[in-house]
Amino acid sequence: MSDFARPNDSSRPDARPLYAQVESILNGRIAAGEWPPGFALPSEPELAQELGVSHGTVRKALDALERRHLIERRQGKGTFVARQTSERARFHFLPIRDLEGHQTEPTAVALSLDTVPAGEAASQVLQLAAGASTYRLRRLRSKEGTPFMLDETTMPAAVFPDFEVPLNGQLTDELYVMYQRRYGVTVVRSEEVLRAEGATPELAGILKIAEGTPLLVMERRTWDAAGRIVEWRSSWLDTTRHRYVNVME
Amino acid sequence: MSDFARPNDSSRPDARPLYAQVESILNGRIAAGEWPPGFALPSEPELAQELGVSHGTVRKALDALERRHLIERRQGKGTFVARQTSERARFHFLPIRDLEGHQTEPTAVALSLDTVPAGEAASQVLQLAAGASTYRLRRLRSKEGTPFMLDETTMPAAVFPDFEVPLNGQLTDELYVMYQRRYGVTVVRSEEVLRAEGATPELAGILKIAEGTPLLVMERRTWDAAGRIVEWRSSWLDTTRHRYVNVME
DNA sequence: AAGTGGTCTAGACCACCGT
DNA sequence: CGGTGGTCTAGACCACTTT
Repeated sequence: MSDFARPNDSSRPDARPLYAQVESILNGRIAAGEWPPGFALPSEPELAQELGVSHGTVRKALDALERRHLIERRQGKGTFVARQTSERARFHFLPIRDLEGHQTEPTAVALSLDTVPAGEAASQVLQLAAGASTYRLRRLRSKEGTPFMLDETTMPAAVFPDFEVPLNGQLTDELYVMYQRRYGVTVVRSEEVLRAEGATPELAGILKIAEGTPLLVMERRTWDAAGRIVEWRSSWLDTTRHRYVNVME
Repeated sequence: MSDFARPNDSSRPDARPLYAQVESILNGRIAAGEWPPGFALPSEPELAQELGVSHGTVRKALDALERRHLIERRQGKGTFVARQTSERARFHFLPIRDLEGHQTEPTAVALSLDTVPAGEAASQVLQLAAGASTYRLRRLRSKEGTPFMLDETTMPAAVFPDFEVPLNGQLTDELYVMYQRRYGVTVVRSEEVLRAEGATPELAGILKIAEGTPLLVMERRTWDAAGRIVEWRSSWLDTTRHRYVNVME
């Protein structure tokens, strides 16, 4: 099958480069779950033949998918659909460090999980119909018995049907690992908006700090490999013992 | 000149791939100022011949330099050493947005510029000998007459000799644009550590807010293309009308 | 028309992994 | 040893810009 729109094909003059089309095709197979996490892709020569393009073009597409962390390549073994690792979920998508700059290994406890109809804000952020069903999960992270961060995550029920999580016990898996393992949803992007705000009485009680203590408030939207917004999250961080780290390059 | 360490050269078995060596060579010429901002690089065939490698290898090295924003390529015209644009300085390296998410176009005023010997903290962060001379610049950014962010930047005098800036007038150029235009220092990376903190009396006075108002405090280190740390900066942001935005992917 | 960067191909060889 | 990904080359052709 080599029915690509060649860039030099006069009948479709605006076609994207071949390698970009190949990237989209492979991205689609991964996002659709056709190739699940851990799956071994066909070898590069096989892909080249199947798609009717050269080895070099396949490699250029795979290079891009690798940069986006959708695949992993192991020399001598093959190319695999990337699994959402706890490492990446916790360190890349949760840029919170302790005062020494080390990645913190907190305990996370689920406080509550509710099914709620999407309000105006949630339906707009998550691009849902008003009143669509969502889950709302509240988690509290602690370090050495001291709570330091609360978050409240809202997820469309349509994306995560029958979502469940043990309450009031320590959570073993990161949320993004669950998304992928249980629902085949691979997180590829988060956009976070930060501000400083004093602790409300409720937050002060949960985080065991004085009312009005300055907190770092984060509001996050998260996209999956298919380009859908799959969660909306607010977090409140007590920055007396922790920091938020951002690298720009 | 093709005296590279080939990966398959038995005398230097641990050599890096050719394209990585080419990238380092070109990066070095840019970082050393041999090829200044705006300079037109030799064409790809010329580079390939000069370095004794193939077109494809040169292109792979240039691809990497382009991703790092060190060069810009214009089809039909050539490849140029990237100028630090006000755009990039203000939007990429200053991820502050207004409440609508738009990049804000603030006015910046220099409050003070002092020459100070590096204290313990500064000399450690900037990797300087204790007591080495540094400049300390304080700037205040405002939007529609209302101040919202103060920053205090410390720079090694050895990197920026005779640094000058007009005081108490509006600054026309971003700092990173000055670094490059006046000193050939190209900023490629910043690492920022964030926390929330209440406004001190001094900050409250400068930002015209109530004492104790929660502020977003940023501490930044910045690297240039040669791998040197070229500044240390602390910033205090009033988040009532502005936000800090971070994209993870 | 000539020169630039951008795409695509075909093929050789290397490095690594398993049998 | 054969199969995998990784590197490197040589060359053709396209798209864009300037002369």
